[in-house]
Amino acid sequence: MSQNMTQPSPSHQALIDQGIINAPSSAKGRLLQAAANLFKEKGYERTTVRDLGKAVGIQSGSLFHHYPNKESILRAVMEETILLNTELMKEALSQSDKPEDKVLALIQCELESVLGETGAAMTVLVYEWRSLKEESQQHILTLRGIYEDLWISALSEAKEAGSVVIDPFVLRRLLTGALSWTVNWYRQEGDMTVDQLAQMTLSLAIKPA
Amino acid sequence: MSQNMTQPSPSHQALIDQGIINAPSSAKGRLLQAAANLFKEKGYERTTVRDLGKAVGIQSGSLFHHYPNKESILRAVMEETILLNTELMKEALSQSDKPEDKVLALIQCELESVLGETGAAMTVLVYEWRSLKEESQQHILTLRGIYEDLWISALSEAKEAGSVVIDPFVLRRLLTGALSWTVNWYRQEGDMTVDQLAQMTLSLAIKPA
DNA sequence: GACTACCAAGCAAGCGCTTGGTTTGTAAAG
DNA sequence: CTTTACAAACCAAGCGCTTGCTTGGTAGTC
Repeated sequence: MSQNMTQPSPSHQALIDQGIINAPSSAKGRLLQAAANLFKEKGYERTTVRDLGKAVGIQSGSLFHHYPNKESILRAVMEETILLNTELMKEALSQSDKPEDKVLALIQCELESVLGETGAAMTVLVYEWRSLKEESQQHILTLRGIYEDLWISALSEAKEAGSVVIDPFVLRRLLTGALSWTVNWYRQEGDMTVDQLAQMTLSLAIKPA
Repeated sequence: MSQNMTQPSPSHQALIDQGIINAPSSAKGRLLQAAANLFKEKGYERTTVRDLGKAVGIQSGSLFHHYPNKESILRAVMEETILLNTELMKEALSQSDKPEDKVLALIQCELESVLGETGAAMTVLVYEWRSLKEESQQHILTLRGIYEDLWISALSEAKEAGSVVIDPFVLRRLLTGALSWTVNWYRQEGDMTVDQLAQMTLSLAIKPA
């Protein structure tokens, strides 16, 4: 398939250096990327360990040298993508000042996560959590909590500034659905850029002061 | 379990009388209801025919007296719920006049579909279509097209009236995500009614004229 | 010479679905 | 009112296949 030529962002590289997530070029990294794509396209349950093995060019049994079972592969996909995107969001937030700018930055960031390179993993994170066993669900939920807190504080600031009228928690949840759903219809090839889509979404979320 | 005491709406009864959908009290109807619940909770793939049999109190093999295979059960769940909800939306639309009222009616209707009695089936319709084979996907897509047309015309009217600012197609897709996602967080027991949630969503979609 | 990464083969369990036969509901025939 | 006929609804058993995962062994590397 096509090789990824883009450089990882500073935040991304930092997480790799700390050993928190696997480099995309490593054996584990390529497995997780392939797994994310398969899980997104076919769903976790319909993806067999033989599919996973074929995608990275090894026997299905060899997968269990890297991960103890299939579920832990799903868990790793989810864990890495939520950790990475939390960092990316922090980075984006640090470059914004006004509440409305912060909200736009978050919308842009989440859209890029969902529609860009990490899109497959993000989609899996959103739609396949039922396939995790209880313990793993709790673990992912904790990590997601940190991510969601960033959203809630930005939206709360915007509400205090008067540009958001409804409850920030409700707004965030409506936005979660709206943004994650884009994966089912938005196409890069079309004549609407991701930034334009982010602007449109912002126009729904906030009213000009 | 608890018995459903509410009367089906006129539109619902009409579809039953025409033989288009199964009565909830019939054998097939109870199977489809149980299937919708299981498919929603565990996902289609994780639900076995033995689960389905147990849920309606028959042997798994006996299911195939009613449906030729497992996939056709999923297809029937989807087909019935999209047909029913299209009728319910038409009914709701006929009682509205102004464009903004129509949009509110559609939002209320879809929220009630997703969060009410047909909620399980609606969730399955939205999240499990990958599990249908190509042919069935096309069939459901056609039925969904009729449903979506109702939305697009209402939003287009609202745009011409000046209360919607972004492209109706984009708005509809953002709303699709936002509304269907409610199933993952909204709880009837909370202190926000479905109507209140509908009003909040409306306040995002349209700006007061 | 120990360690990592892998292969080749296959096992036990669970899957969707089939089969042959039994019960149950219904309605005409006696 | 009973008997007979028949189809629809269901059961008990299990077949053939796929699944996630295990096992015992091998090639390459430091």
